[in-house]
Amino acid sequence: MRIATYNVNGVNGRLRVLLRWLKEAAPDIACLQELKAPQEKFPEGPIRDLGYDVVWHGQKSWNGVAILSRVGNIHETRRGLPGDPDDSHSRYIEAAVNGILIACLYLPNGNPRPGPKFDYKLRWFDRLIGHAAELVACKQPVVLAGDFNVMPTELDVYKPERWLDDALFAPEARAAYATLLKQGWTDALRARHPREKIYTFWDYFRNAFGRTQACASTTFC
DNA sequence: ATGCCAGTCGTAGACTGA
Repeated sequence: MRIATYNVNGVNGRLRVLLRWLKEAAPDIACLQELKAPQEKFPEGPIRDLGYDVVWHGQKSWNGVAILSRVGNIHETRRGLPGDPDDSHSRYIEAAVNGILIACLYLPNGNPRPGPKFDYKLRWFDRLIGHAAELVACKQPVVLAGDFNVMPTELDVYKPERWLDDALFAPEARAAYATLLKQGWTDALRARHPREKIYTFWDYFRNAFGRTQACASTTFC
């Protein structure tokens, strides 16, 4: 089964690219982040037309997460992490699909650091760690997929020394990610490429991804 | 440090988030 994750940065602004990607890559399950659309503005029709069942948690302007499946109906198990009833951000949705529990997450960016946004990031990370501990204990197949907004190691970014003050490379954020992994999760990338310099983060300014990949079809083309 | 992204409000482009 192919399970993919994609930060769309605006599900309506990026809809043509999203639909093309779903057709070409044809993931069995896809997790989307940064919908930037209220619940009623999610493009459900075009996605269902491609054969996907879908659940989503929208929000005006910011955030928003969705799970798509073309391998069986989606049974939503949770939206929002436990631990803070006042948290209004749409950043977590979870569902059972074809015998697998899928958690789609959009962890807070946390910049600037220090500041209240960074504090929120660390609190959200702690809540994720708490809930993830329960998921691990379930002893059934579980996938955490999404945008973790963390550079776990110096292998994950071009010139890590430039990011020492950034919330994504902060010691606290990297430690939180390590704590999460130690619960028993398998890092899908590092299980296969433990020592390889593979960027899991690109600066989206200055078309960093497109310039690095020397690729004719980035999301911005 | 800067800022080539998207959405909002509102009808231009400053502001915010990231």
